[in-house]
Amino acid sequence: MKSVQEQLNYICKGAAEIISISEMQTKLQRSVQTRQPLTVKVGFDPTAPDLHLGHTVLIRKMQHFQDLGHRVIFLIGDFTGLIGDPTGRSKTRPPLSTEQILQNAETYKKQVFKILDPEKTVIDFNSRWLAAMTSQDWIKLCAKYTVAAMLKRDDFATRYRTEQSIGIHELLYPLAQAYDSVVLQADFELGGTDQKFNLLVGRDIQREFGMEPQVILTMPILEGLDGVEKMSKSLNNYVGIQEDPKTIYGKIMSISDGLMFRYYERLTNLAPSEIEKMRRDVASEKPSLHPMELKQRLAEQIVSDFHGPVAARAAAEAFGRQFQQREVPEVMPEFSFTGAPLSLADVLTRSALAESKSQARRLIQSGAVSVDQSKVSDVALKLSVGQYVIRCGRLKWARVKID
RNA sequence: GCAGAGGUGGUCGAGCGGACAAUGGCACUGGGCUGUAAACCCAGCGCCCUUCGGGGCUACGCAGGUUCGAAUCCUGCCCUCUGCACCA
Repeated sequence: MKSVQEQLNYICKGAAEIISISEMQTKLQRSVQTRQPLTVKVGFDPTAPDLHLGHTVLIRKMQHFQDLGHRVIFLIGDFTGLIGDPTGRSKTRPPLSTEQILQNAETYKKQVFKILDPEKTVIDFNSRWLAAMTSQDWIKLCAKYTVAAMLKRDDFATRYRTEQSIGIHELLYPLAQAYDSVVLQADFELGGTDQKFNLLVGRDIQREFGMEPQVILTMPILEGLDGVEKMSKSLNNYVGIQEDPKTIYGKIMSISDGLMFRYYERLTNLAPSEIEKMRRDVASEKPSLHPMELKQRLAEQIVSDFHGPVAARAAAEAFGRQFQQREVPEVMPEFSFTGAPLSLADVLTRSALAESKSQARRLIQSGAVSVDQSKVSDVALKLSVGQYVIRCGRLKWARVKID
């Protein structure tokens, strides 16, 4: 087991905030002395088993704790999931069946174990104890917290101020999550900075139950591809770790330079000083590296994390051919239609390159469509019998055969 | 429960009897410039049809009504918020 100081350094790396450092030291010291591992709890939403890069920031930190020999619990919030989206944006979710939950858990495992050690990871579900609670239990739990304290949470405060609705059930979310920490006797709880409030409630409630409060560690939230919102599937600004190598590579290549550095910070193991050096270099009068090259490295590294170096190399090369040398991609959807001559607009719609015929027309008019590498401007163009390679926008291609 | 404010397109937010498929911002999509970067410029942005002139359909919380004509006026309902009341 590593020394307390070594552990501290490793744990702090990349963290946004830790509350509190001194309590953490106490816990680590005790752990080293008694040779007992600490319990580290991290909760995950059961309805989104599609992990993306944003989740990996946190999962990497879990990995650090595993490396140090602590006990990491991957907690699936299958019960809290019923309460609704903690950001308050979306409606209450329909309850998941046991089957679905188990299925989601399997999907989670498959993805999480690309990073975490399956041998060292405990997977648990909070319905195990939350579903068993009686009304009385809930009332007792609720009695341990106050509305005023609850309204300190930023999104509640904002919604209250801007006259948005706040369902009472939503107030139960932080309480339930906090109670998880009581049941699991968590020494640590990890989460994104957006979870800070909920994690803090965990401390308060543990104290109420006469326990030593957990130390909370927040990790920075990863911005989505737009560089503004947090990465999330519903905002469609994410990079899923299960996506194919070419897609991941391409998505990373489309981010802005500023975002690229932040991704370096949060998604690679490079030391902060090295990243700072790159940043200065790019900003200097005569950069030794083109920012695009740095981005290519980043993209390849990230693909490699989830698909291995061979696939990453291949993705990089395919990208170079398709976008930098403007070659036609080897693989694209193929369609076969009858009834020649067909209007180009029809073909675009039927091959799913455009959503409607009107949209197809608009795309043609705006110069987005090319047939066999030459741009088409005639909205009424008809295609006779033959084979064509059709491109619509930068990304969509189709090989179409017309009889 | 009483009183008041409000519910408009992906979002914010104008409009308050015809000229409204609905100003504007943002987001988004295409094009140009590039490094599939940013910034910037141009265009599009409900659905369908079009000989590209235009034509049709569906939309402003829901349901009715008044009117030649309603997002706009009236009635009822639903929802949100604020103040008061209630606070076991």
